[in-house]
Amino acid sequence: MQKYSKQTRLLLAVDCIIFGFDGDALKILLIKRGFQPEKGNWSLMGGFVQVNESLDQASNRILKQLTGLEGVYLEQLHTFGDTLRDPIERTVSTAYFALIDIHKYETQLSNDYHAEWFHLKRVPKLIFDQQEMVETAKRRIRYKAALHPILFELLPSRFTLPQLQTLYESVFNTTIDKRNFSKRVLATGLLIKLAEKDKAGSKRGAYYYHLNMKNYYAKFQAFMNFIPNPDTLLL
Amino acid sequence: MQKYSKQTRLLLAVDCIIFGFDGDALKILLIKRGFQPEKGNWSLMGGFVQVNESLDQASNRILKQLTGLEGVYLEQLHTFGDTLRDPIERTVSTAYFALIDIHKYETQLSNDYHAEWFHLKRVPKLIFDQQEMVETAKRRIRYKAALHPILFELLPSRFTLPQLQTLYESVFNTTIDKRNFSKRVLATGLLIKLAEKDKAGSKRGAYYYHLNMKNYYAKFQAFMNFIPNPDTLLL
DNA sequence: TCTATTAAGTGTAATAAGTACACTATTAAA
DNA sequence: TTTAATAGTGTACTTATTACACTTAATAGA
Repeated sequence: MQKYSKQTRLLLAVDCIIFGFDGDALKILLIKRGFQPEKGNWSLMGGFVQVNESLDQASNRILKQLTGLEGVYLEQLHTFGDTLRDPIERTVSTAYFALIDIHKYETQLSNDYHAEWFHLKRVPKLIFDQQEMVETAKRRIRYKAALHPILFELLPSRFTLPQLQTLYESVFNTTIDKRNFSKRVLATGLLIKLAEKDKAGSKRGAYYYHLNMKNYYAKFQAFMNFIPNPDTLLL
Repeated sequence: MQKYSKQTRLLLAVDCIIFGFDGDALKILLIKRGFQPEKGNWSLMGGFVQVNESLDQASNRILKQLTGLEGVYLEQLHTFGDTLRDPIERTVSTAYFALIDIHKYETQLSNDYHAEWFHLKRVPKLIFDQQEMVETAKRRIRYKAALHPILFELLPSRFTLPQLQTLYESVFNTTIDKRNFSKRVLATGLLIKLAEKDKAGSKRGAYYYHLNMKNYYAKFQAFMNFIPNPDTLLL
């Protein structure tokens, strides 16, 4: 059969909001845009969707291009389709957000893009409507992390309870009583305690844990709500 | 400046999953597709995104075209971008879901499309990947309704507690104790009791309520969780 | 080797939220 | 006036959440 005639075809892009956790705060990875318009300005990593790849394939390609990583947590966020969002030509962009273990990120790859990690509270001015994409992604990661154990994706495979608690406190911008925190986290049955300790953070050392993957997948949908005040839930 | 050269432009469509509640069960509105391919088969209402309209505008246009309704609850669901989802030509489609008061829906408008309401458990075979779109929308409406008071969008502005309870029971496919239900719903402060009763459903009649809009907007983000078993949460 | 320092680890009581459960009230129709 | 059908309401129990402080382990430095 023929193609659909009389319809306008548009450019379709994907943009990736890449989150990492440095042990202290949530960060996102930005690049210096390499072509016009807005060449040299801070931007999300993105690219045009090719004719022979799906959106998921395009976002995975772009994530790998920047970080060298494959098989990481990557979820479609929202599609931004305002007519004037790109001043050059009508371009619709599907934003994805990724959660990566910041230590697996390969610096040498992204040197080509002059990539840098930015603290979420110190994100520079971004091109087009990417500021809005980042805000949407921040709301989404909080929302989802309040209900599902996605934040483990930001940690190495072995982590300590204090590390995990710092991560939750950082994402929800709050403090949590450590007795209540460990009680609830351990009650999920998602964590397995290891014999070894992490001695980096303290003299005494904190026990390493890793995920019980079976329970992790089984309980992914029903986790817990850590947010002290549900009014902070947005979107 | 020039356009982006060397990039392939694609067709972009929107498809609408339109939910209604007939007092007994959740339903979705489908049309008989009017053009090839798949002409005459059951389909979601959709259309191509025009060059001078945003995605939100396109979905509102398509919703109005079928139902005559404007200003109703319409939310972007997901963008479906598999390369072969449309056999004629690569088309990426952004799905939206709408929640409408089924009684406001104008039948005469949609007669052109031979539209019909289908019970969610009796949805016919749909074209392309629209079955997946509907499944995604079903999961999303449950997920969101468990946390936010969106189901009021499916009811007329005046409704009774038994009607509201039937709606929740229908969406979550469960039964709820009516004492506990009314306790929780009324505790939200979202409902205002009216003097008048609905005599249609019973001899005694049930009091009408309507939304306290101020509290509705204020508490939209923090509502309640009606789902008896959170394991049923999907997405 | 003794002491000081630092973060890790642990339990209980009080409060709040959620769940289970059954009878009375109202009204229309027979 | 009796019957039938749905609306409306309260309490006891269980579970979940919150608030809160001391001890332990291990290293570093005296």
